[in-house]
Amino acid sequence: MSVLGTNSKTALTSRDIANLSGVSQSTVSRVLSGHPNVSAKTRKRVTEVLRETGFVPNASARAMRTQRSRSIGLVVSTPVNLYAMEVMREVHEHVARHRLRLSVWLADTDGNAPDALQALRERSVDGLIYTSAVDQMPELEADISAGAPIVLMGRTIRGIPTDTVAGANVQGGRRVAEYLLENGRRDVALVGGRAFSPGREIEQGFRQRLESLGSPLADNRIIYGDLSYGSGEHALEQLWNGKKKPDAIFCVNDLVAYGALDAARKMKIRIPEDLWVVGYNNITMSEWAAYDLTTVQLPIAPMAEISVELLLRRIDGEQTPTPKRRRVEGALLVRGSTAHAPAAPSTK
Amino acid sequence: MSVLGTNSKTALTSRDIANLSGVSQSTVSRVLSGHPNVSAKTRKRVTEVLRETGFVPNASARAMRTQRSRSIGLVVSTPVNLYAMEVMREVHEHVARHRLRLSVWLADTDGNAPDALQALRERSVDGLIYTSAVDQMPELEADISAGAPIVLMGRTIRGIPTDTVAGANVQGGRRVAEYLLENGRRDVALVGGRAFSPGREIEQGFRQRLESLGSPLADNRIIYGDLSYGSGEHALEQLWNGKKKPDAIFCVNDLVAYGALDAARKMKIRIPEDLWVVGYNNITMSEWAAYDLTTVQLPIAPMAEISVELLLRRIDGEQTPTPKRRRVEGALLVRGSTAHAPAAPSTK
DNA sequence: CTGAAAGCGCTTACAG
DNA sequence: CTGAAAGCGCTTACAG
Repeated sequence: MSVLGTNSKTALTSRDIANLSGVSQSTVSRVLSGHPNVSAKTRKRVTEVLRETGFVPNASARAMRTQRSRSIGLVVSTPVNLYAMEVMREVHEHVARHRLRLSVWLADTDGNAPDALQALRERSVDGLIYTSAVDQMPELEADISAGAPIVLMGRTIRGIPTDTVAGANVQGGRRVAEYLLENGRRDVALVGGRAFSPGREIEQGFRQRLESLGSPLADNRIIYGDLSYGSGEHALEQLWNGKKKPDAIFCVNDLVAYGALDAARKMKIRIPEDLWVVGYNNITMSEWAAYDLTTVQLPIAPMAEISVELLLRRIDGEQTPTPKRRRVEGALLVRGSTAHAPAAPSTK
Repeated sequence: MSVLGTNSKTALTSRDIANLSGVSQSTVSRVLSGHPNVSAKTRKRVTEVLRETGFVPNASARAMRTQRSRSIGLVVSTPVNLYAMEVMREVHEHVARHRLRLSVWLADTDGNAPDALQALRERSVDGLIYTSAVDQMPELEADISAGAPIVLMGRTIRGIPTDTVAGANVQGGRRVAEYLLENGRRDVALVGGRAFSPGREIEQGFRQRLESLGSPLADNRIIYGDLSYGSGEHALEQLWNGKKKPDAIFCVNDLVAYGALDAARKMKIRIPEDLWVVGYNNITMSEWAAYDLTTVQLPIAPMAEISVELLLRRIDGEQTPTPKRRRVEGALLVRGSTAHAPAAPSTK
């Protein structure tokens, strides 16, 4: 079964198969690739030898000839990030469907992953999906401008001409503003982050809609952080230290909301009686009873699918005058962190 | 800066650099690899051209010549798995330290990842770290027996001669048994899983120690599941439906414990007053106030480091008569899910 | 110290 | 339908 031999030293080549089958190496290659110009009889004989030996062609040799590694890279951000895990799962699925391999780089805290760009340059991967880009990444921008096959997923960079697949975040922020005001919230706060594009977009939609509904967000009702769990804890403590407490907090991602909810738990703030909390992304844990978080769904599966499709087209050399920018909408899911009784109980 | 040219069509080769520098292609190669046989003057001239052009050598060509892809593969299991994310982070770090790339495969629910083995056979990766192996994986076992460079991390397979790096699970199970009995628990239950080796080992240590302390585990005090969040919920409900309730539940991983804790939350069972819950692994979330879970630490960082080291040695052809089997110990961390007051409050 | 040359293992025109 | 040959872009003896 295994082709690795007793010692990894004995790897077969297509020439060995040729000798064993009594045909030329070219013919073996044709059989392997399913090329039509092979007689049924020859094909059968070679196929038999292939099966017996368990031969597997060498990927580097193929890559060198074809100029394709059949591998793509994914850059995800680093900390305990359940969002990243779900992104990986979905991207992996679509990549595997195209019979490609997936290499992964964990970006540093600034969202940077120079090794991934290096791998692209040395042709170890055919393209990259970036899920952690921030503004001001000169290296990345230079490669993109030079036509490198890179897709941004869930992130945008101002003024950079790449294909982008992201959530409809402005709209998501708007939707939350409407929901909170329509349900009687009078003093809402935002826990955001300016370093990442989704954070900025959500904030924009949220602010605009609050304003248009006549309840503009006061300056002391916005707290910016690094979008970590700890930043959510910290934001809640800070808001609760003021003399007037907000009656709702909107966190621009679920992880931050968990931090806020856990801080509330420690401070004996009752959810949702004393305070409503809303998140963004709807990662799996948000459904769990510990958080039971009202949140805006970020449809990762379709985003992953579209990202892979766009990337493959770029790799195949499709030239588009203007980069494609797709936005994927998600619904607001109401759960126990805002409704007085859970509106969407876990029915698992 | 970018070497990708305007159109990805213009990738330079070392021959181009040779022409631009007025030396042979061999010399360019020597400069790139830092070979000593290059005069200072020549080296300087070539280095300058290299810098100006931003040349990056082609990885496939190098791999073909050197028979090394400089890439290793990691197989992790699929569902919402924070453990997997932490494993990835640590392995990625050590892999990057050795200037290697990391390819990732998400295994199916049975822990299988045929694509990873295929990548190894076609030499796309130099070796694999498996974190999701179960017994009965004929393909994997065949390749291992044939000498393929594969390390099992956090898993063992009976009778298979590979390097293995795992937690000291029998000991961990023992430790929990002692802790519970020494702290007055009289009726403890185990939520386990037989499909995975850590589950079996933890169970073994736990049972043995309970027995040696005079409180053997009754048959109706063991519930087996698939080690998912849902299996924890389900186990708790089942245990609580009996006429006599246990006063402590030991879950063989943290994710299962979260399920149990959330089921308890819904059923208004007070933790720890009515029930103690203990987990295993100590993933990041276990420290969060929502769960505040007493658990046995699984030291992923050292496990990842050792796994990478062992794998690289195997790849470098080190022949060991007997496979190396390392066990890494972790401490029991007492938190609020068992102590009446948290013994180790989050001091963040 | 330097260059010409072989060769890693494939794919793919080209000739028959 | 089949084979001999070129060539992908490197590394590394080998000869000088």
